[in-house]
Amino acid sequence: MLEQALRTHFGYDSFKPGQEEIIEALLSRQNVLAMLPTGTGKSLCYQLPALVTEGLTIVVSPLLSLMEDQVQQLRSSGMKRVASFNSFQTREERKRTSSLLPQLDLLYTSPEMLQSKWLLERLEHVTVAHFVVDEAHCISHWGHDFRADYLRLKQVKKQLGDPPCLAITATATPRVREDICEQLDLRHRLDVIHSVNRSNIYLQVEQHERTMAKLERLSLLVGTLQHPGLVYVQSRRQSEELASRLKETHPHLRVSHYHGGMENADRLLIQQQFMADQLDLICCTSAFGMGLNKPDIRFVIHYHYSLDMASYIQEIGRAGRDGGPSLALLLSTPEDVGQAKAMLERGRLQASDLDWLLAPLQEGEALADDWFEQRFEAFGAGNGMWKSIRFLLEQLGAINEGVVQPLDRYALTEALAQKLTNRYAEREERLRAFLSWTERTACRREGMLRYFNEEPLSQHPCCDKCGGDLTLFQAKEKNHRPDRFSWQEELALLFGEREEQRDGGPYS
DNA sequence: CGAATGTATCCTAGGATACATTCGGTGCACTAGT
Repeated sequence: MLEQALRTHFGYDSFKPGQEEIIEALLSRQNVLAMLPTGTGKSLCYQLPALVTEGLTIVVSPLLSLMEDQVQQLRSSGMKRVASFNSFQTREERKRTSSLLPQLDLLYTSPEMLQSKWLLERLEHVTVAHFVVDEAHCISHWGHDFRADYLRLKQVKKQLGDPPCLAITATATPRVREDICEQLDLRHRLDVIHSVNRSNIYLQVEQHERTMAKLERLSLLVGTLQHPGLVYVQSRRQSEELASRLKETHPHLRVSHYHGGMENADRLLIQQQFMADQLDLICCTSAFGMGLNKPDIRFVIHYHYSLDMASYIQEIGRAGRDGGPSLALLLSTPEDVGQAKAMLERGRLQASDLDWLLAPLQEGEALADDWFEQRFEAFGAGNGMWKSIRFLLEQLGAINEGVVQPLDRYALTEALAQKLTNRYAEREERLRAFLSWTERTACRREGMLRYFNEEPLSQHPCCDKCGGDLTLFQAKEKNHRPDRFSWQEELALLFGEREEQRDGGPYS
């Protein structure tokens, strides 16, 4: 019966590993925590149930671009009872969508939008069949820092009658999985956890003495490796500078940059050019890549340290979706350690800062919606930190329905400082663990898998510690056919002459 | 931690130098005036 639906709605004959299990659990009204490797059809796990069940499936997605992509994709394949609800749409469009709710199968929206009373009231009059959190690791990675509305999803879910919930992601450490379940209150659930290992990605770390040497190494690699590829850097400015530098030194390469400070239109353009094979290389910050579904990325180079193993795996996991041999390389210098640590320190609040920030709170005062935002701006702390503090204060009972409760100021600051201290300590521990992985003398894959509580496995080629050679990834054979060759055969094929220089093309 | 920017000081006056300060990533939603 499920296969029938799979065939009629999606045109596939059989399920990929994990899919059927997840779908059956959802249909029997069970909660599910799922970790499936990228490219194994995660979205089908909730799209199919949404189509065969009465009621609305709500999908919480972290990025507007992802929502719009998915909706467009579904619509173009004939599924019309699908919509998104976010700030991308006009007020009128949103009104229209809300009036159509009872007839919809799928609604994509953001955690922030689900805080809108207006929307919630309308959702309460609809039968919600499933509550889905896509890219669920964001709950843990972003929820505690600058998107606190991720932590309010538990309440939203409850308000919607506690429908069966699916939290799905490609990469979550055991600790993050625990956090996801806690934040979504996922009890009595099925866990479908597949390995994070990507056997076609070769792992290497190189320590260089000086920045100059690191840059020269990068330049050399970029000129010889098979494309397309990504270079992850620490800052926005660096992504721009590095891109323009590489453009100069490698005029035949089509290079661009990408970061969160760019105009939406530019970001979209770069992403589309990359997808359409009009770019060979993108120098980017961590803003680039989520939801990116390009199958043939051949290398991901880190020009700085990631702040934790999970982020690193997310980023390198964008390589080799086609199963073809791909390279994950981290280039570092001793001074990069300090910069990574500084990144964590940034915006760290001390007890005295909390004293200042909370000083004006008066018992019984009804706070304006933007009170925290204003206060944090006056303090000089940008982005969404205020959301996190406000959330914690609500949790501690200091604020209820926007009204300041009777408070023991000293005890409150203490409790808050303690929570923040714990959070900072966790982040430091995650960075420490990642740094020690980069300094490993034994197999890197083994270290990575152990971090995910997985049993190590041996494979060849594996990583620089197991003996390997980057010449294997040098450009030459253009038409590799991953479906027809094993990993070993591919590598054998890769041995040979370099790819000819190609013509320039349209690039920014 | 280190790179970039800002400020003070030198003293035939604007350009060099030294020291101090700031900043560095990830996204949603929204305003108000056209």
